[in-house]
Amino acid sequence: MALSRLDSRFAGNGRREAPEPADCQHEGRVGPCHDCAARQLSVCGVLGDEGLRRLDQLAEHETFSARDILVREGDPAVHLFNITAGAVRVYKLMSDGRRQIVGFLFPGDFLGLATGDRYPFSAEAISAGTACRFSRKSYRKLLAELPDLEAALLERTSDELAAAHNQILLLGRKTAVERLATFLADLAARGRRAGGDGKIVHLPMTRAEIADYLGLTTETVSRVTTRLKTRGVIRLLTLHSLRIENPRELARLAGLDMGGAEAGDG
Amino acid sequence: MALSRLDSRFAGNGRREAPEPADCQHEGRVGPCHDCAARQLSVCGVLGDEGLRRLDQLAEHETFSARDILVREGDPAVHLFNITAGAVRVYKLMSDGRRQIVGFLFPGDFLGLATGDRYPFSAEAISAGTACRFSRKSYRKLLAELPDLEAALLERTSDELAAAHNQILLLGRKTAVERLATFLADLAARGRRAGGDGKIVHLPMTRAEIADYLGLTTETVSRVTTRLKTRGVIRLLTLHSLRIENPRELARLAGLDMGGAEAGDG
DNA sequence: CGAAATTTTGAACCGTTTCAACGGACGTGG
DNA sequence: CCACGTCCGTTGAAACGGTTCAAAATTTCG
Repeated sequence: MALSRLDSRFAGNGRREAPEPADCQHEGRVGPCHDCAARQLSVCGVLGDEGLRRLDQLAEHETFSARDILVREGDPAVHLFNITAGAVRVYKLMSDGRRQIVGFLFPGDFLGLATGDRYPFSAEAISAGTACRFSRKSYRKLLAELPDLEAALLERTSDELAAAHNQILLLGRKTAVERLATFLADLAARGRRAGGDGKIVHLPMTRAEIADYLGLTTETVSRVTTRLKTRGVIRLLTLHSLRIENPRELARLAGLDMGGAEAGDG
Repeated sequence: MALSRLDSRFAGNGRREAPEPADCQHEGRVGPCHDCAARQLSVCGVLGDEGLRRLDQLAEHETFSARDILVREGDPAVHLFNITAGAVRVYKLMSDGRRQIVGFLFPGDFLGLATGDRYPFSAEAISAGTACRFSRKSYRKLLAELPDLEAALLERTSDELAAAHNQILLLGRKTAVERLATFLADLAARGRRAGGDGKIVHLPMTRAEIADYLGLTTETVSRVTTRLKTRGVIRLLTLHSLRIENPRELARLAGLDMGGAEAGDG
């Protein structure tokens, strides 16, 4: 019911307004596949020229359009993706249509990296974009020859696991305001890591998608957004981008543990 | 507030009624550390005698008592544990005392395997038990020499990630009945994997701990348990063990996706 | 055995959901 | 260029599931 465009699989069928991937300028190595393999793995350092070349050979550069389905829950996990442009949502469905989005992917993120024989989730493009696609099989074979790469992936998977635990805390114990505040603070931090100022947050997803990520309803997301706006914590620039006016208050509302002592605001 | 016995750190101070770990009988190799290193990793096959011996040298066998704290959130992640007996809860706290249990550990489970520089959660023993403790540093060094072992750990971490995603679905979208049913079904499946019949489920944790795992309150867990009992789905043997009388109904209540068609009950 | 902790049950309360209606943005076609 | 339909977002009112508060029953443990 909920899945639209089930037929438009992620093949070579994406040909619309796909943004071009940012080039990787590390140490003179430039190009889309160096970009996805090296820079985004944060392993430019550990991979030699030989390793990079091998990775390039395995990669297929693909474009996708909004609503293209990249992987479907239960399908054999044959591919591994590195998103280089656009946004993707990763989700699970219950038989009666209830949906839980387990994560959003942005440039630099992996899809299908740590998984068993079959994908345990589905992934659908939110916007048009690009990705490097690898065969998991050959990728694993390459991994066996590049232990440093494997260690980097283990670390990356650890980060994913920690993020999942944070989401479990959010869904299990936080209020609606805390959830949205956490979400916005996380997006801001991400934007900062990607080189932004951490004040302007872009929201490529719909309110319904935010709701399905935060375990809420569209209406509650809308109401809470309004409340944050009224309190002067955020300011909506458009429906899909906002500015954080009061980062400290946002962090406070997010219930950031702050370790114990510092940042006592009152 | 919520942390009791913060002082009783996990050193050599556990000396009470610790059950002895089950021996590993794989291919004639017997002993506590073979047990934790090899059998529980499910890598008896991939590790040669040499690898097993090396692992043994790294392991310290430890006992713990109920309420001993094994790791604390924010502490440097210097150790890695393999639980060989007893039960452990892994949890995160918010500054105001709200607690979210992110998982329960039973014999065979790892603690601190996939983590960064610092533990992103705390872990406290629910009951007395034993564990193999490794230094993460030397463990990682050994991993570098045993690529098969590293691959096995990556797979294990993938399973953990998939379990976390299931918990996210549970917390984000399931009702109280579905949550408890899912929890019991999971414990039953786990018991089956450990050699049990999958009908008798042991609950070493309190109702409050179940509640903090399922994102509910103690009262709700109690009420829902009563409802399942009244409906004849389960039968309480003691407060901490029960028998699943109607596994099909339990699975239905758990909202098991069942892929799409079969098991249509009505 | 007695005190403390845990579990169960009841009743009132509340945050979020549900249901419903409205408004705005966008794309299509006249 | 505007009319129209659709999708998305916002807002309001009522309903509900789970929480909170309170107290009794049961279990655990010193």
